[in-house]
Amino acid sequence: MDTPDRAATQPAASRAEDSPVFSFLNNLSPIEPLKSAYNTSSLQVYQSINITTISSIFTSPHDNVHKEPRLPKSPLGEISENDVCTDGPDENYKPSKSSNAVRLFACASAVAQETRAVTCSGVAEPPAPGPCDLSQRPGQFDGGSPDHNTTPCHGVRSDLKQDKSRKFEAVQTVKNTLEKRKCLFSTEIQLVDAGQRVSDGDEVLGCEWSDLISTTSGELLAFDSTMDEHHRGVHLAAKNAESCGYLLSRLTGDGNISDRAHPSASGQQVYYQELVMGEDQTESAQIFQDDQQTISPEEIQDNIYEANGCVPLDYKAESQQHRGIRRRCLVFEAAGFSNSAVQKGAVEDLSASTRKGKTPVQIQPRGLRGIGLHLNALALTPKGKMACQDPMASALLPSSASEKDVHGKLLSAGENFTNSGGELLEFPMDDCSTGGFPVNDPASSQSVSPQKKRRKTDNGDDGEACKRCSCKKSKCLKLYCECFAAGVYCSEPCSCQGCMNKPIHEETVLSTRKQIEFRNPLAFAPKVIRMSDAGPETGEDPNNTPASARHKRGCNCKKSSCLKKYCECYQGGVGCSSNCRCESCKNTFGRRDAETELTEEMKQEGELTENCGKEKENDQQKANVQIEDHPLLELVPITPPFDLSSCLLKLPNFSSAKPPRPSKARSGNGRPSSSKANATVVQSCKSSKVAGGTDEAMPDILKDASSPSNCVKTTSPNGKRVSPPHNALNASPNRKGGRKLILKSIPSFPSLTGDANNGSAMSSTDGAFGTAPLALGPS
DNA sequence: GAGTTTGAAACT
DNA sequence: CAGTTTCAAACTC
Repeated sequence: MDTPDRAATQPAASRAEDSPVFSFLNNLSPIEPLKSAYNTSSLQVYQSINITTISSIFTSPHDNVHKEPRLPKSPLGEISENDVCTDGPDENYKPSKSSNAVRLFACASAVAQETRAVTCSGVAEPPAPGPCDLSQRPGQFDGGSPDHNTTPCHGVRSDLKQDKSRKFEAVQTVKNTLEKRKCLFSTEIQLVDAGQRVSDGDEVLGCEWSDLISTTSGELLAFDSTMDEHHRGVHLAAKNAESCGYLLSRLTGDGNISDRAHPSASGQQVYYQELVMGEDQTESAQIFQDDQQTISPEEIQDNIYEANGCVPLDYKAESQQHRGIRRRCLVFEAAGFSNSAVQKGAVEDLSASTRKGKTPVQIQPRGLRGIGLHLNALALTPKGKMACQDPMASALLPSSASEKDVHGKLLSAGENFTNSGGELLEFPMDDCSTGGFPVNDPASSQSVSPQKKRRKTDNGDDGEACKRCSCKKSKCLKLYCECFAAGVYCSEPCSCQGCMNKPIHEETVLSTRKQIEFRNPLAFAPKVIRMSDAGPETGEDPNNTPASARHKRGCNCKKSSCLKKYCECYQGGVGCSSNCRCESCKNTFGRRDAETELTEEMKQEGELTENCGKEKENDQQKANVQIEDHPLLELVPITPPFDLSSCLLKLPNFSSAKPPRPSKARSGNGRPSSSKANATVVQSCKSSKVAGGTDEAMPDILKDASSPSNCVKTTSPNGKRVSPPHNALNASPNRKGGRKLILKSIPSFPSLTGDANNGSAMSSTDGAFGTAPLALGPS
């Protein structure tokens, strides 16, 4: 470069200060310092440039790239993503990214000029061509991690710097984590932002990347020297978190910048937090240390990979150091959370409560990872999954939320959800993880942390509770993916390939989520409406609606008769609703109301009456049997279909007095009289549409059901069926038993707060947790 | 464990 | 908006 020469020349020039040449040199002089620094080492240069450390940022993009390909999911046996994903596009990303990173680095170093410094420093200056080979080669970047990289970069750019100062505060990380979660799932964030920024991105990217890289490496080193380990660890963790989180936050648009600083942390860290929270905060520190050692290889690797990926080739020699740092970061992240946990608590009462609840359980690093967040309960799966979810759901209901509830809140993913209840929607943690968690049973939970690890596995063993996705082509970024649909990151139990649903790819996940939500606001709403939702009596419905949304959507079963898990309604342990478009519905949990059916029934009644009685009995028996079989039911009294519950709520008498008959009767076979009565009742209760008068009495939920749109702005998917509420009947299958169960659950509904205790109690109890299925309510 | 069925999600 | 395709879970063997 010219600078060296200049350096040499300058002295001479200085001597001849007067000479015009000297003046010229002077002008140039400013560059020299940089140059010198640059020469010493690229790292130093970066430091000198000193963009605030934004290691996280740097990491995130890289992470994405490397991570997928390289990252082994879990030491436990998860296959490394690379292995799995080999076919995935991810692989391609790696090289490109790395190259990109390298490029960036190179550019940064090479350029190391004013412009760069300026751009990096925070202003999003259009990168000069120089820095930006990148800009010139947008393709590469994109190729690496198409969406992620670009968006993140944007976010990173200016904000990161600002955040740096803040990073120092570990506490903030905690807040960030919370926000992150919100961010992660928040639908509010709009892709548009990302898109817009993206446009800027290419150029920016180049700069940012360089910045990131430089900062990362520099900071990491710097931290080591300057900060004590603990602090350092936190700091680093924060950075990491920030990288992703920040971007995410940006996307989401929530969170203050300060908060945003740590967003990434929230995403990834969330898991940690939960774990941590589970334990005492005080303990957390120790735990973290332990964690460092114990931390699951996956996480470590992930982090490492990120670091590696980020690190320029030149730096690779130092990579080891970075790795070490990274590890710490990971550990510390967790620790940071733990520390921050307190603050979090401040931030969210819920979080605090949850912690306590969790405290009993020891968290181990692995457990953390495994714990994925199920933002949405995997509600659907009746089996273990349901149970897991449910717990969360239960928690959601009561404001009083037990500790569990708190967790749930913490977990709450989407803002939408939060909105829904007024309270955050809680998303069950991973089926396994969460289920296992603190909530499960304190006693068991208390079991050593190792158990936690087991939990996942155990759950899986237990049943499919922990079972996760096995996506191959969707990269776990579509609703096809249970994990993604549930708002949870894929974890060990998953057997997915090319998974992008990981904290590392937080950005991508969020952006994808946004897109999907944009298309269908209710896409991530719980499939099944929870009791709590039913609770609407309180009138909260409007907010909750989202949850019910899916259910509202209803199934479209044709061959399964709504008697198999193919049917979402059945899977959720809920009766079909008017929104359902199913054919030959035999949902034992309740039939879709369908005015049409009613009409049909009306017609058929005469004929069927006789048969109906028999059939009904059969159906009931059948339903009962099925119900018994149904995992959810078994575990816990199922929450009646929201409709039903609502009806019950409104019409306690009805429930108590007459057990609703099995829905079947209604469906076609219907028993005439009873079916009619039920139908009428249902209508009254459920569909305001049918009976306007009923509206008053009708629980909000019902209303919601009728108008899903209320809660969610989204278009009403429901639209399809107008048919009145049939569900009320639905509950019937169990009828008596069902009602009883419902009644139990119901209590909780009525008073979100007061009942919460009930719910919490349930949740708190192991069984409760397991039973969580109640959660059905998840919806 | 592999293959088929099923229905939701995504796409056109 | 409807029809078709794609996808992964559920199911069967």
